[in-house]
Amino acid sequence: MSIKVTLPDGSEKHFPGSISAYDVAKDISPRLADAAVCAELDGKLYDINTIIDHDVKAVFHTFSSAIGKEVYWHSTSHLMAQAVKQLFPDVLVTIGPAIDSGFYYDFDRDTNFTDEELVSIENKMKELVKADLPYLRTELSKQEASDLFAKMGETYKAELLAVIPDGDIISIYQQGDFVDLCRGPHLPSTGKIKAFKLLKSSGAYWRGDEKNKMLKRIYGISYPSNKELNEYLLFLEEAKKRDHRKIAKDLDLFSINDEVGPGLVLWHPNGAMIRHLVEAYWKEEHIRKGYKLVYTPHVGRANLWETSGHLGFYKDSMYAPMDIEGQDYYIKPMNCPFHLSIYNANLHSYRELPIKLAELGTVYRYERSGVLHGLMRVRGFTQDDAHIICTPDQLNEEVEKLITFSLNMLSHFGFEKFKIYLSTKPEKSVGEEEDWDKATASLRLAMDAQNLEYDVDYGGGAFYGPKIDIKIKDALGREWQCTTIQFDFNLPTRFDMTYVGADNAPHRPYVIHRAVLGSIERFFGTLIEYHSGNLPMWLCPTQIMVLPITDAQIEYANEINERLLLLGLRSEIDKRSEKIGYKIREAELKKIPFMCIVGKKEAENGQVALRQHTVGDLGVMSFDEAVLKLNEE
RNA sequence: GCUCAUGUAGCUCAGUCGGUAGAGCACCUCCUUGGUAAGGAGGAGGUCACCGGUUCAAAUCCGGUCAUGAGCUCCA
Repeated sequence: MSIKVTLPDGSEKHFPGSISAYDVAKDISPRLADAAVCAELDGKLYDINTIIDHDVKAVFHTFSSAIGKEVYWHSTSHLMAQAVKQLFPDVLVTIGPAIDSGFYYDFDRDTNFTDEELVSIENKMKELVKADLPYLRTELSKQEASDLFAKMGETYKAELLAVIPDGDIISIYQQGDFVDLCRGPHLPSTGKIKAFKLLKSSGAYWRGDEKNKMLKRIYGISYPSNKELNEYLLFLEEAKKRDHRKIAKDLDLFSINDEVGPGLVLWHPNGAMIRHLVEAYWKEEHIRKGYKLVYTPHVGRANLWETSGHLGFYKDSMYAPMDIEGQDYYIKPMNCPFHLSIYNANLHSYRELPIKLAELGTVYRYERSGVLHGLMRVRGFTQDDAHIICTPDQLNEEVEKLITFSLNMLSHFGFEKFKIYLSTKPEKSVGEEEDWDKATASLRLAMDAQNLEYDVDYGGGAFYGPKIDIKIKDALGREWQCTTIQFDFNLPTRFDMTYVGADNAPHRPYVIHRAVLGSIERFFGTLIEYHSGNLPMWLCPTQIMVLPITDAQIEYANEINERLLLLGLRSEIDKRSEKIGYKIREAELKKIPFMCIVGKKEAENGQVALRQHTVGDLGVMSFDEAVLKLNEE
């Protein structure tokens, strides 16, 4: 019986009889066989030593593919669990999957793993790699598996088995003395794992539920070569350097003070200037697109929050009310009720729609203490909020405009890579099915019209409407939400919003709730990390530092500084009696884009020596030439 | 909120076995006036996060609180 194997490029390989996937790979190239971590046969993943006994389509995965990495990391997590069990036999194993970068394994143990223990686990892993133990797959019935893990005392595994349907075939993998319940596939043997590092240990709830026991998790990463591992570790180091909390300290941008309160941001002059520039640009662009700016209070009466429904569904994130003359007032967690109240203050005709009300609205939300993180997660923040009130007919056009507007604005700040998510109707929701369909369709339509790639989060929408989220990635590869475009089927009814239609009858408008930057605080943090603190010229609090070489040039330097200021450039002068090298060093460390260095020669000839941050000396030139160069940025 | 770790000068960090506080940078004063990433000398600066306990004696040991960090959980 001959076997036909079809490869991804359409080519076919014929073999006289049953053959292992490994041998097929070897037939293609010995290097592929060596590098292959698993085989995908007719769309299903198998161990590389699986025997092929019928015609199949085969794809071989190496570490370079996402699937390859997953298998590689998953096998490493088993290797780690084996080492842990050998060193600490009383520890119970739970689960240990691959993640976006690396893997983890959760153990039930009373104490946390110390750094020293991580090192000894690593050393044990090295021994097991040297032993080159094969990962052996065995299939058995659920009952057999239950008996096996019960005998081993691995109660968590038994719990996992309990939710698997009775008839299913269970697979276990064994390498050396270590057995784990696992779907697979795995590497052929531990010897394939060339370079690894255990990164950190922390707590994690069993099955991610905080009602359950806190387990001890170890995170790790592995690569087929030391070179790749070291590159990754270097990347982590570099990422640390760009952390917005560190850069903000160096550049004196903001602080969060224990006495003021956690999650509450103090914007220092440098940070405040950048924020001002961001906000000024934001306002200008919104006005240009037909938005109307509004301002609303920071607190509102309980009635308002009853009407909006926030006291019903958002109370956990709101702060306790304050009593004003016997009435409860709440500090706002959102701006919507105010914006909609502005709409309701007047009667509106269909001719006026869409109405777009925009505000940089500062809101306060309760966040659990453990989740606060620099500017990324705070308790008081400013949303670049707007509500678009439109007729159903205007929906498509408005959504399309919004997406273009958002992407343009984000790219103006230098961001290039986005991840877009569409979230659809959750189980519990308000609004008519028909409206949901229509709104969801218009979101899809708007993205398809621009050929945007997006992931769909089925059932991930808010209960009051579907949404589009645009996220940008920070230095550590984490995604942060910026733009959010959300339909609201809830508030128009709650606030009894209407407009007078062409038929002279009242109609219910659609409301789109949207933020482009999301939170100014978070956006600012992401902006800092993305640019490593080297902001584009237009966002720098100080754009030019004028540096006299000796005190004799202070007068001339003053003159240059004044002229730059008059041109609208944010210039400063460093008059201290320090050496020029010292003043340059400081300006470089403060990441100021340009320096105007003036000594005796420049003063005599009415020139300046221009120096650019990270680039270096640009040479001596006339003042006008220098201004020309500054304006190029 | 949970697990673990951490909290010493404005910043980065030392501080041994429990014996009364240290460095570098920054800051102030003086000297130096220089040509593209740190010139020199001197000075000031601390309720060792906070509260309590043990002790003749606590930055150090113990307990609690607060905050920060890495995760978990949750979200802009």
